Amino acid sequence: MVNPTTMPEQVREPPGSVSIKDVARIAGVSIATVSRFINDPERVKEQTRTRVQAAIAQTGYSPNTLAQSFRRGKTHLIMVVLPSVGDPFFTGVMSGIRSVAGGRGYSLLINETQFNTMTADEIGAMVVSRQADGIVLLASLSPFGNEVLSAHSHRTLPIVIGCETVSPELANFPGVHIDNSAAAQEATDYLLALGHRKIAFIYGQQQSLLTSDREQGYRASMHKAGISVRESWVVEGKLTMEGAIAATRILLGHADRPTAIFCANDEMALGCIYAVKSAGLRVPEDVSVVGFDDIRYARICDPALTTVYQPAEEIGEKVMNRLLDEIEGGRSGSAGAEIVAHKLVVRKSAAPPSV
Amino acid sequence: MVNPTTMPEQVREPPGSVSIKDVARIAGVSIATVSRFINDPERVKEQTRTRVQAAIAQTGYSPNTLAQSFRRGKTHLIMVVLPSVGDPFFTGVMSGIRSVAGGRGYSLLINETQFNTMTADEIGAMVVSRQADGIVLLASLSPFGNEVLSAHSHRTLPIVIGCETVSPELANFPGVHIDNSAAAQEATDYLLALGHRKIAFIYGQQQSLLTSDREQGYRASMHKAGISVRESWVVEGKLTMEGAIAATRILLGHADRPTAIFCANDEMALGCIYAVKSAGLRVPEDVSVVGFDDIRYARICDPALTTVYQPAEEIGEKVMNRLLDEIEGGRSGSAGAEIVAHKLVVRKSAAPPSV
DNA sequence: CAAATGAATGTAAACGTTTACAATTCAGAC
DNA sequence: GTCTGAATTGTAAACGTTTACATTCATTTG
Repeated sequence: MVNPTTMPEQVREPPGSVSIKDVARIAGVSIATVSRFINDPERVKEQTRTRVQAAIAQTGYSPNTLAQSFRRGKTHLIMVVLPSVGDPFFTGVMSGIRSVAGGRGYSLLINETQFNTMTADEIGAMVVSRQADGIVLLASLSPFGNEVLSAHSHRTLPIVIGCETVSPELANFPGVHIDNSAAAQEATDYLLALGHRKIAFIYGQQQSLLTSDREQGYRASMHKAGISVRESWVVEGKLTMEGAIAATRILLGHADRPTAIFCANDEMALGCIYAVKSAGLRVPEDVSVVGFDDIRYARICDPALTTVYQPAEEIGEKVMNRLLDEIEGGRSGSAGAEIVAHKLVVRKSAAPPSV
Repeated sequence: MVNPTTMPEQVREPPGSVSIKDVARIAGVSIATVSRFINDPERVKEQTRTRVQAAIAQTGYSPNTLAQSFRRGKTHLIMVVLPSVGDPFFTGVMSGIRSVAGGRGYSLLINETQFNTMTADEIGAMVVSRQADGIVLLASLSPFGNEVLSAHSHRTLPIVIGCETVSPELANFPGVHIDNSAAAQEATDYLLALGHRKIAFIYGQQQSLLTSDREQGYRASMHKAGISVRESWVVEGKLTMEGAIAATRILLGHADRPTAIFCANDEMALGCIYAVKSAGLRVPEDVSVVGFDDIRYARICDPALTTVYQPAEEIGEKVMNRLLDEIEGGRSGSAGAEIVAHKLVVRKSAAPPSV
């Protein structure tokens, strides 16, 4: 429904090519007034407001975000670093992160590390190029990265670590995670209580602090039970399904094969179950499998996976709140890691050994 | 190993607080020279080069990315819009996207729509706030969004659509995807060839063009076979596992239940298989299930899922190459959708009906 | 009515780069 | 030594905002 008035043609410039100056000229005010209108409309007189409003509508003006961020030194963007888009575990964490970020006026950028642990340089680059106001780190740090973090990053660009544990010397770095070691211990205790003695462990990556914490919990539990861990039962699964399938085949190849396999995450547990079944064995009758994370597929896999639940959404929320508090509340960032509660979720993939 | 020289203390400023001016002053050159050193070192004399280099090292200077982007009007950032981080389907697509983006000097920003179809306003905001040089759209558009896209977006901010099909009137919008309709038809044909007649379909969302294409393929196949589709056999699964579980329960509740269920994606197929099993029925003996996408879990689920393979990585690569060609090659963006090859992957979740 | 107040607006500098243009230096040719 | 041209460097404007400060204007107060 075009209205055939005698008004001058409203040739809307392509967005981006019209600046605050054009609006000011058309509205017959100074650019300062337009700026004020945009940032706090109450501060301009009713009458002017409508003129500016009209000019904006006519030109299709929208402020250049780049210029704004540059001038203000603030982007209202938070960078979230995670190993891989496509990892179901992060669905929940991201949901928590996103909800508080949105609520507090921030947008999210997501950056994948593709399973590479982050290097010092990579973190340095982010720290220094102020493309974001803060960083949420959900990915592993290389041991070297830690130095950088402690040395200079935290002073300049707010960072909070989620899920991942951190090397001891960084113990009071801001972070939110479960007690991975205790949780792994609990899971192992559960297998022991079922009567297992030959319990294997598939860890993630050599350098990953996260899964080494879990490994440590496994070892502690075994030790407490007076069982010495055979080193051939501790295998790398690379945090991937394929890695875990290969690892499981190795484990099942042993003359004296384990009766239970504890995987450092669910992704690997899924692969592990598959490998056990393809070897013609049954889960849990022949081999029990326990995972870690409680991703959404854990519930529907067959048999349903016994695993450790992490309050992913809660972690996301807490991480983001801490980060934004630090960003907005000046230098007063709270230190130290906050531990949230985990929970062993008993389903069907683990049972007493049949022997 | 600190070297106790008599050199002046190297008090490195916190990064971000030191600008090109400081470097210039210390090196005894003009800021233009420093700028040139950064962007094209060959253009400054050997001797000056070392002085500037030293000054940069001493101050720990790193250019302010915000200022650079602002000045150059280019961010070297590509925004990727996808429905949800944590969706395994995007692992492959992102991998393709990332590899070509990285190779051509661009970084990625990822933005989730959380299953909301994108509205006109949201796209408009991205188009206008030049925080990225281009957009890869892997998420659904609302029908309304389409208008905006065609009307003004494409002219100003390069956009390429991946995976998703697009409404007919936008047929020549740049995009890369498989022929969803043909693929769905093929999958349905396969079920028909197995002898199924009562084939149900679980679609994604009402508005989603992607799954309505697949639905159309399903209907076409049924029609061709002379079977009229019972409307009660076409159910919404919301693209989620939970949605599909609920949908499947409805389907199985019918007096005359289907012997096969075709799901518009694997995520739903996984939920569907779970629901069939929990109802005490067997897959594929009692109910065949076919999915779509061939996510990595399709291979390891039990029974292994028969599904349609999409060349995810290839799609990612092609999308990104087209986008960057458009960004860099001026206005010469190629038009129209490029169709890539799909493939029906026959595994174990579909078999002839037992009746 | 003058002065004082406060609201509304305008002026201009600043943010950290890049880059067109001008200026300088340098090497070689005469 | 002068001239030429190329190589190198410097000067200063520009990008689109925000914001401290100055100015104007209308209103109230004495």
